[in-house]
Amino acid sequence: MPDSQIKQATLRDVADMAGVSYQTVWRVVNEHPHVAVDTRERVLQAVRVLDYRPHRAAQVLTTGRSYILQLVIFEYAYGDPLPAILHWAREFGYTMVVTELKDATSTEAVRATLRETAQMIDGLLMVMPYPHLSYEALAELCQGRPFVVVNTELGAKMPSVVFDQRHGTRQAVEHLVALGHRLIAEISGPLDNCDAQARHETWMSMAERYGLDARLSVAGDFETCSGYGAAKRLLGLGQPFTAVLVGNDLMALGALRAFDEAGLRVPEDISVVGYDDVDVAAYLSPPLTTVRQEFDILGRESVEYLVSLIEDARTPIQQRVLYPELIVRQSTRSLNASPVGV
Amino acid sequence: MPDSQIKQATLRDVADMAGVSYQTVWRVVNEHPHVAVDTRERVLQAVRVLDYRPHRAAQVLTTGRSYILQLVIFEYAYGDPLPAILHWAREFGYTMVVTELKDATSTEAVRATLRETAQMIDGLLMVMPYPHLSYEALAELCQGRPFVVVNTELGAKMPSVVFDQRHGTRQAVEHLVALGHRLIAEISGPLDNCDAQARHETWMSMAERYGLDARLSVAGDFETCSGYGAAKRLLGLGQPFTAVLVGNDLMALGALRAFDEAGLRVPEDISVVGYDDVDVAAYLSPPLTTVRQEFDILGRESVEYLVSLIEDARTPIQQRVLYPELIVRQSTRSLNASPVGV
DNA sequence: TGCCGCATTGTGAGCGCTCACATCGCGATG
DNA sequence: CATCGCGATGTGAGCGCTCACAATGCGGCA
Repeated sequence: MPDSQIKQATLRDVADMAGVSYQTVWRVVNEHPHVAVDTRERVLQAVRVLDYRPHRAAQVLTTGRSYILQLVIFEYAYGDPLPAILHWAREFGYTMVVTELKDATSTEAVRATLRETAQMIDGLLMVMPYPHLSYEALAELCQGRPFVVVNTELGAKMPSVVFDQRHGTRQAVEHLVALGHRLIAEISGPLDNCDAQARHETWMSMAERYGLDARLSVAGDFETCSGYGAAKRLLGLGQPFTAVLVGNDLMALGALRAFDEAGLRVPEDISVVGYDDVDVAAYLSPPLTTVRQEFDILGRESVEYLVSLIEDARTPIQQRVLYPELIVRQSTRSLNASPVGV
Repeated sequence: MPDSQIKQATLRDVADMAGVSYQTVWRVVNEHPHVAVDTRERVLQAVRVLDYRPHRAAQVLTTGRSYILQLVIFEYAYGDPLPAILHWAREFGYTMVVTELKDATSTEAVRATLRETAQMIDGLLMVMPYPHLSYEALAELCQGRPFVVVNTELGAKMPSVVFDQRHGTRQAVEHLVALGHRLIAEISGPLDNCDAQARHETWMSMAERYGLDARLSVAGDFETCSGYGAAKRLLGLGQPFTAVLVGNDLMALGALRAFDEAGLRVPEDISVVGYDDVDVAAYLSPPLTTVRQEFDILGRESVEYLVSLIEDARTPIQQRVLYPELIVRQSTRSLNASPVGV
């Protein structure tokens, strides 16, 4: 490892080389008017030769703008929107700092994390499905820096971009009902998670509307293995059911495994609907009927909104709502087998 | 959105409040000796009241140290080591900037990306399974900043942390051979990827050792759907085989689907071995025999090594090699069915 | 009593960039 | 010909922190 950093050229180095003042160089670099054509040429030449580029830290110090955003990811919400967010941040000219936050429930832990990078960043993107912090609390934690919450409660009065979980779940239940299912079970996600909560509540209200048994519900934690365990518990209840609505695809995958072990076929014996449409969903056996969330669009909207909050003070506080879409594959089928269970 | 950032207290604000010079405050904050006990107390009191914290950008400007690392992720290598790297970076007191790089083959694109953050970061972690850049080329691109390459060729003479793909593949093939398989096919990853390449080469040399047919090999691109397609192609070859070695778990999942559609049972008709041991592997039907790579350890070693390169100039250039482990589940079984194919 | 040493505290310069303002020169105008 | 306007360029201060060095004060020792 060459242990000496290569010394970067500064504004003054360029100025010396071009035989002008550093201010003139600054004007050229920042494309300000009132620079003679030949002067500009000489300066640009020097910039090229010295491979000059402005020192970001110095710019931050003087302007207060860093063109760095921070993505704070809370447990469980991992992974999915990240690639899209990285992509779009770059697209909008921002660098992304990514922070994982295990203990999302401790306000002090959040505060400590945000403090570390506080003066370095222009805004925050919080993937925070735990609706335990009010707008005011978040604003205080973010110390007045703009922020956008990704995936929080529908109707939360804060800058946010969300999927309408109700819409997705409604489609899924109606799909099952249209196929003739009336004994529909649910494997929900962790109910302190607002997505899981919204999906669960919608399922309950749909259950009421269609006269389904709303007690046929167990909770997992969104991980594959919890879906496996939840399906086992569901089977152990001794209640008959012909379809299962699962809180996300990973748990659905675990549930498929549990049904397989129990000698139950999907979709012949049980129809299964997932949520998310993760990459592998289409290649499970059987390919999973699920609710697709377009994370790329979520990512783009989130970054775009945050950037406009940063760059234009008139940007209003709003919630941008995206609508998921039911993708019907082969894990659901019209009811023709007898119910399993007792 | 409150549009005025909350003005941060500076060293001077604290100094004024405590009635000392900014230098004294600096000494207290940076825990230097030679400060009278009562002075220190007054200063700390003021620090607390004003919620002072040093301005990172100013520190970067004066010290040249930012305590920010950059993670550069090239296509395909997505996802897996990221959580561990984020976790350990934080653990070591560093903030992580994450950059995705689509076009890894263009040196100019890499250079442009690295330029953006060049003066802001202390070192780079490159998850770069394309061994197209020499140590010298990388050092030049990184402009003398320390870097560690995660997951490159075994034996590459550069600061790096890698899994021994040969070891993993050897275990997998020997497992199949021990079960009696001699007609073993391969679905490899994309061969410009050094992991895929190493696994493929090892498979070929193992094929030679055990007298297997090394032509029974098709390539995918590590994505689920390509595993599905590759398995179809394999079946279309008309050559009998009793086991498949797959380049990663996602493709194995796709292959399982293809076999299912072709009416072939796993493991009764075909044994399948994956690679990676992703979370869902244990819950597929059947649970997948695979080679586990401990990404958490990879992440920790990478960050730890990079940090020591940054903080201790005497740290030698080395390659840290980790060994993957075969996890036997139910997708492989002793040969007792007749070969499929023609 | 004078001087040294050391603990304690303060000063000044500078990192590289930004920005308000000052200066200079030249052609146009009354 | 004095004056104005404005294009082109330069100066100075300051962002907040770091660090080398200077200054102050007090006890101890010859």
